[in-house]
Amino acid sequence: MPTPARTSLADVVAAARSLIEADGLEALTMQRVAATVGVRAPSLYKRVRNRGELVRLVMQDAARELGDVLSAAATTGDPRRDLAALARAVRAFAHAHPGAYGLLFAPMPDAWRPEPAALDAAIDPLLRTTAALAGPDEALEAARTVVAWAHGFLVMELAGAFRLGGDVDRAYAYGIKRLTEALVREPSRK
Amino acid sequence: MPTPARTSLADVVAAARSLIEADGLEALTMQRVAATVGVRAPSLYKRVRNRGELVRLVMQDAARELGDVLSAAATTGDPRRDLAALARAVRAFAHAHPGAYGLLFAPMPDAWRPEPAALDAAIDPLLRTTAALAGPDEALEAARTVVAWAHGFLVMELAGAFRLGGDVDRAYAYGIKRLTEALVREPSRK
DNA sequence: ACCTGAACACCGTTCAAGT
DNA sequence: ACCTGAACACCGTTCAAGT
Repeated sequence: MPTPARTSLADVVAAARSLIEADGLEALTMQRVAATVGVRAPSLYKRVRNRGELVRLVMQDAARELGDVLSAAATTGDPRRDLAALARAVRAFAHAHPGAYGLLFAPMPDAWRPEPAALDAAIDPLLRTTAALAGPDEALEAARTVVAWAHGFLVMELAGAFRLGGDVDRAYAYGIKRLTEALVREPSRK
Repeated sequence: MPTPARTSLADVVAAARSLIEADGLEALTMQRVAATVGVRAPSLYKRVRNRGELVRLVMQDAARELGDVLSAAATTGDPRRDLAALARAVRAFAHAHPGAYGLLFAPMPDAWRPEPAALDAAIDPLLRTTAALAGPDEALEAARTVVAWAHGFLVMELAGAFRLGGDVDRAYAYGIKRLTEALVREPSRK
């Protein structure tokens, strides 16, 4: 006689994400997730193969949400303004969801990496903006340069690496400005 | 009656680091470290307060080693050449010790962050080079821009984020070149 | 002074048994 | 079809007892 489901995959992922956000990745335990959704730990294995898959699902959830944010941020059609808007949007996302953001390119056991497509989709608006800025031939390299800078900056900021003096906001704005200048395809360059 | 020490803090840290390098942070367990150095797990607490402190010691060990590598890399006195050499040196270090490198700015429970001084020392050669490149007023912002770019690039590379096509070496060289151009203080800028 | 086994609370995961 | 308690192997950590 079937018993009705007492939770759902979406509930489980949301519970896992809130645990990560509150206390970091090591706080995401099967037992705590189970308690949060009102079930015992073994039942989670009806929704998820193992803890690793659950971490990956949280990662993908965050990547999808970041993609939505970025798509909504690049709207002016002016690549310089769009690039600055994208950079500010990803930083706002990282500040709002530091736990989830810190997962995005975290060192992971090879087994449970996210589908590459998940992150690629999130980054797509940035790829289009840098293509407009640097030209199609260098679009990929330019996008990787910008993504690497922004991600490195945010990882370091979240890790507290900038605690010693200086104005972090100013350093971020400086990076945006200089990178934008650097990527613009000059009409004539020796 | 005192018994002679059967291991040492240096041994313990080295064992921990080799476990991380081989199988990632979650493979660093007190029991495995103990087995590696030929002792039982409770004995480790004579050398180290807890697992967190051991992780921090591995991090600091890696930071010190990276500092040595960077100090040896910036030698020409030409800031453009030195910056390129520093960027190549940090990438070589990350490839040689991906586990240790991945720890450097990893999201950590606030309790056991490294002493800020440890990482600052490692980055000092880069700060001096960017100061020469961008001028003293913007040295800090310039250094943060370069460190953020390099670190973000390497984190993403190690996480396998660049698996889909493109020439990763070329993207790194592109980043070095464009960042160098971007940071140079133009004699006259509107 | 260092090392150990035993103990405790907690993990992830499997599985037979319940409904 | 989903949920559960019991079980297993593993964790980090403490502590009294050994030398």
